[in-house]
Amino acid sequence: MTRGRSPTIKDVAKVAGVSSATVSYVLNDLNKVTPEVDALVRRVAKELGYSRNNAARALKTGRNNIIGCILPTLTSPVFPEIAQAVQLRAEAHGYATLVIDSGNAPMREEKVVRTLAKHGVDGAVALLHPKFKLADPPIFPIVSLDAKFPGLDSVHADHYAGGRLMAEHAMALGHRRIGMLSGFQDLTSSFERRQGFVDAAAGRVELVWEVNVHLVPQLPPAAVEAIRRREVTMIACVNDLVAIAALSVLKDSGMSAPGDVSVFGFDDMQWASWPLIDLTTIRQPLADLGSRAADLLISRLDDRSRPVEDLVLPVTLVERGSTARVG
Amino acid sequence: MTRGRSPTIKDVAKVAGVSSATVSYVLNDLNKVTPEVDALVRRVAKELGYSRNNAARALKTGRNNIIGCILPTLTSPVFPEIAQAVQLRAEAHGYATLVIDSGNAPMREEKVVRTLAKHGVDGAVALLHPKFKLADPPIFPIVSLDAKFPGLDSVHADHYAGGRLMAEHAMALGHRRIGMLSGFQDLTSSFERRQGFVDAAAGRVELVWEVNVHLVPQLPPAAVEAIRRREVTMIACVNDLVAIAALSVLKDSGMSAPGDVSVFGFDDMQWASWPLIDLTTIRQPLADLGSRAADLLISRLDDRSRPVEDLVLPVTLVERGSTARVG
DNA sequence: TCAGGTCGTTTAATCGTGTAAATAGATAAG
DNA sequence: CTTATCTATTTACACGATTAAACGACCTGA
Repeated sequence: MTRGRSPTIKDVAKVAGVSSATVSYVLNDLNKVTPEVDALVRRVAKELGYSRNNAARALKTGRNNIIGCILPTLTSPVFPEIAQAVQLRAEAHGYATLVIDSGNAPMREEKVVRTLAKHGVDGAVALLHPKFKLADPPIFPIVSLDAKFPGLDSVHADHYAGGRLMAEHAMALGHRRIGMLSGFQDLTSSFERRQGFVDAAAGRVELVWEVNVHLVPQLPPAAVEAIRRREVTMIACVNDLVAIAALSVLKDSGMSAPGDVSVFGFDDMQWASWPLIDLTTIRQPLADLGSRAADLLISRLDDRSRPVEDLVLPVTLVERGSTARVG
Repeated sequence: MTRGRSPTIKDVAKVAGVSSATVSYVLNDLNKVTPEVDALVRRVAKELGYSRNNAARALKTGRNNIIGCILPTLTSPVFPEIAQAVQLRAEAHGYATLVIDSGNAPMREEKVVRTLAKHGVDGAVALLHPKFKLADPPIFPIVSLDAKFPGLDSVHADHYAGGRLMAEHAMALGHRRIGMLSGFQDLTSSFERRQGFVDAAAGRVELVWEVNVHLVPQLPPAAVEAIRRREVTMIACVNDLVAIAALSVLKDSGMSAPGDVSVFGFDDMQWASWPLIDLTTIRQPLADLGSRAADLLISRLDDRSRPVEDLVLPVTLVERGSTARVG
């Protein structure tokens, strides 16, 4: 009985004494057969160790039960958390997940989409650069992560509210002179975080200096100089990675947080809570982000005509040791 | 001409005025056709935007051009670097990569393998717990990462040499009283690292205390107490994550590295070089590990009868600010 | 008793490729 | 000029599943 091949639907049919169509109906839960036959087929299938050939099914139905997950990079503390959640939820729906990093370049994003298409994904969850040009017609449905995207479903944290929250907490701690390490404003989330902060702080806080930085743990010289001028009581950072870079500069310069200056992050990535870092930050629910995006994508796959949906998740303040009251 | 469907091999054949077999031969580079026909077919295929249906090919050939990459978790600084390399190399060979985390539990590993099989991967690169039970016959070829595994191809760093290197450098710096945070010895790499260290240090260094810890950035009470006893001049750690945990404990206890005690890591994960952490460590070539494993897997897919291969990659010392000369 | 309806099952076509075997066309050999 | 030998191309089937349509058995009501 143990042939080289793994058993097919026909093998199951033969052993169970029914037609292959019947087996297919049973295994797809179409409720078209009598309970006895149903039970028989399932028993035989299990006995033979049958497992459906996904390629054949994909060929016939046009659906591969694979989704893609496009992220700027995996070597960052933030994105793997999202990827993990996407994968988990997709698996629960019977989908496998192809995680790909786009290397942070908008041009590569389009190539990555084609790569995914070549491998036959049914759709994808993607953190896209706003300059990304959507193919027309779209090759497959995409759910945009982290920012609204015209024409796409999206899931993202409430960056604007997060920015406001930062400003409000800073003021509650008595800070009036603040320096800002903001991300480049072409990235939607960076823009909104800054906007929220500026709006809430308007007239009540002096933004002494501001430097646009890349979202990596190294700061450009302009930022280093600004920090060393010691003109502010708090540095508000566009995200945790940048905040860590700021902490590093402080240490190198013989200053410390929160003694000499408070440092405020954004994201609450996993390592923000390490005692060595211990960063006050705005938490965005990374895992939720991923699983909601997966849900959205899969419901889109089931109904392509549903109107575009935009899901905004709330952020919260996480107070740790890098900030202190001033005054 | 723009129908809803994407063009098939038959569409190409019709437009080019040849049979579908000819198109197939051309597109698979089988060198069976005249140069003119070859050129014609390629041109038409490009014009129509033809792209091969992977499901159909997989159905016919039994190969899906997908490999799996099984890692204990993605939310760690070490593993994503490996995953990225595997993916990159696999893509170069025309394979997509399904990255899956096994959640650190040997039982889940077997389930994950079945999941991958269900989705039709041709093989996988996997960091396996030694207790992992290989299915017999194996469902698909696996390359073992980080440790030799009976019956499997493998790629791993020279953990033993790394352990020796640690001991030698420690002695060169004058350390004679050392505490050790070793991993649990059922994990091959942890075992070998410790063994290398112990062998090289034998008779010349006093191992004042040793605590087995999990490979996470939190230490058990026994380890915390040991550190606080201040009996040693150096703490040798099984990996960087544990070293960071040790640094945290030092900070909480009002001590610092390397002033009060030196701290030595292993891995050289990305963040070990952050100024806030600045960890002396043994570097294993994570990206190489991934790409060599991918190469090995793919060559195995092409020749199942090749003898099992075991690839050992060299490690190097990276000296940073967490260690100092003593004496 | 028989037409019509219901329900469970089977028959058979199909998805897009790959590839062994058949075929035709050209070339070489006798 | 015929026959054998290649070679470029086509024909035709298989891969394993899904699913519309055909079928047959059973039931119901006039």
